[in-house]
Amino acid sequence: MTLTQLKVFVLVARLGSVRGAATALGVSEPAVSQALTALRQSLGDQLLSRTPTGMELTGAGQRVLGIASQMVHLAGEAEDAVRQSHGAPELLRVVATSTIGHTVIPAMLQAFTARAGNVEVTLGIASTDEITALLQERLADVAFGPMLPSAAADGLTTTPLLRYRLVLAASRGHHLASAAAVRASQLRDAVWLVDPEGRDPQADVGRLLDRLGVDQDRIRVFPNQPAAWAAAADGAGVAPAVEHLLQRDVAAGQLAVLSVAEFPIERLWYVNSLGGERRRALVAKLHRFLSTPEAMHAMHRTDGGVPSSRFRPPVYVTIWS
Amino acid sequence: MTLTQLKVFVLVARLGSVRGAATALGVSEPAVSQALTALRQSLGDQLLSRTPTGMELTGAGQRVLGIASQMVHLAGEAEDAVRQSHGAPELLRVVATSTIGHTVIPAMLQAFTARAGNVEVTLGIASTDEITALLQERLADVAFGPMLPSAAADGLTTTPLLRYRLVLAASRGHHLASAAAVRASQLRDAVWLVDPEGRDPQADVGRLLDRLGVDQDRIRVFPNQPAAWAAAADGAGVAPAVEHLLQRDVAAGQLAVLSVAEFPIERLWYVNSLGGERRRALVAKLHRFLSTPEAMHAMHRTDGGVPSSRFRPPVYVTIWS
DNA sequence: GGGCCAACTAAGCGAAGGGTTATCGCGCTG
DNA sequence: CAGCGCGATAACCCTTCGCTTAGTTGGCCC
Repeated sequence: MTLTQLKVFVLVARLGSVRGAATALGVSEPAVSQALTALRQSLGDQLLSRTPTGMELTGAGQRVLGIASQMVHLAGEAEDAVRQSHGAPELLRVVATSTIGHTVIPAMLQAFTARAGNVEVTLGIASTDEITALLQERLADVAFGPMLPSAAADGLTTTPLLRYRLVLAASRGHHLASAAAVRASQLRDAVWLVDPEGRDPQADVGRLLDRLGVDQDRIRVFPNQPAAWAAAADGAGVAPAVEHLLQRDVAAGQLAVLSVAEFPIERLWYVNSLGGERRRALVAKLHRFLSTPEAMHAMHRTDGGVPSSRFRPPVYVTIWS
Repeated sequence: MTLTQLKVFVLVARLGSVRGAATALGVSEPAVSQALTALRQSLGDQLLSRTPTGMELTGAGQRVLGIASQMVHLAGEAEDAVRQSHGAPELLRVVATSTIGHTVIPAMLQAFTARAGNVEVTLGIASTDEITALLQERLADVAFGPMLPSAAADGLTTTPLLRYRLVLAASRGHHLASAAAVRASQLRDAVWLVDPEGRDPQADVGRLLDRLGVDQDRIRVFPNQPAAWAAAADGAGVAPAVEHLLQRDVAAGQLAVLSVAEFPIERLWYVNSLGGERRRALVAKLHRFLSTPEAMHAMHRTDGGVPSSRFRPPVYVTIWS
């Protein structure tokens, strides 16, 4: 599998014709045809098959096309990256788990870049085990999330960032809302409305669900916490929530905080990065910034909006072996 | 630039040592060193520089590392894809614009897969101009979003899907909430709280902002509409909203719908796909499903949760030339 | 300065990659 | 059936990749 082979494949798929691709590339038609057969051999699939009306993608071909197309694109990006890096701002690559990454982190990073000047920040969303790997492989500089289990063993430095309290919310009409003390068995049988962290067995919410023994069928996952709360307000179930982010909805009477024995659960969010020698100067700068009142203020704002000109949606990161 | 070169680069960066990478790969050390120099030449940057403590990434190196790492990963994915495609479910690749893609589409697709059986669906979020390209390049099978300007010219088939009404919401205490008729100039000076579609000049909300002449500084972008509404409930500004999705918040008294001359704006969401011959059977099946009461019902649910076992966060898609 | 360790460079070699022209196979169409 | 269009294949060539061994450079430490 070669990048040029992939490039050819993408072009043929797009144009639906080998000949067309050949003329587009300015080469002879067998050149294209051979590149294609080479790719076919190395992947072990036909990818494209002849039909009277043109070339048609096989099932595998459809899947590979998306991947190949990304790879071709990334090859271009790599060159751009180098070109733009000369005299470009320093790069800070941040990852975070879902809850914190959608709420307090964007605003904080916004404040940081505004103050640090000439810095470019990227933010990715990942699960906790992915985060460890990303840090170790130097694909990320700083990570925000729960305590990483093997941080010390992996050569990572962990410092507490922010205390938060995890509560359970439900609509005021929900049958558990009026209970003076909700029992564990009632929790196990409830429908749980969670953000992606609920599926992360290392994250606080995921661990909680594990501990309670909640069945997978009773868990419904939403793209973000506010969406889960909205469903909870409809009476669809119970939603774990970060207390200070939930305040408004409670005040408005849409949601009630359940009284459960172990709640509110007090937890901390942490900052993780490579330790000692291997830490970059910019990371140290961010660490210093995090202890300023300005950073604290940004993180306690309950909205997550950032000015239009800087906005890029967070990227979901998937990790590889 | 070669895939093996990239693989070597990633490994060296991760291990911080050429020798280490060489032994890890089971080759001689010059082999690694040369792969690195070749990559350096083709990209025109040092990427990694020697330091007493190991190899250190240059600025460009940092940027390229992330890209290279993805490419290496994708190469593996391509092979997996082929392996798993034999006897695998059919693949339906869906893209949508932000608003609809986070709300009505996931639930609808959920219902579709449940009924169609043996089908795998992927959902991506993209802007309108990206969507056209994705369809044409066969990287997506169906797209949901606003009317595509040049659909017919591009050989795409467009059919109306769902009527919706765009309203403007703000907190009840907002100074525009009590106005009997909000004037255009007042709208221009308001702070706008939007989801990513607000930055898409082809989408309904983006076009609206253009038309009103709202300054970029007055636009704040949130990852999704509910987050923007939450900020609006705080009195941070006005938020465009899809009426039927907003109902609950209005009923709860958190938000008020502003009375503005041109509002509510009636619009349609459309389904787009390649037309005629080039349309896949599975796409036709989806089209038929869309006209069933079941699909309509799924799209009118106001929550966006999907069962845990199936959940994958939507992927943000970026298009390339 | 003399080791020493690590990365880099040089020279050489087999195997792909990527290109060409010429030829074959196969499904349409007149 | 002949002709045509288009993709696959064959035979051949040159370049590059990726690997080896052998030698060079450069910083660190005793």
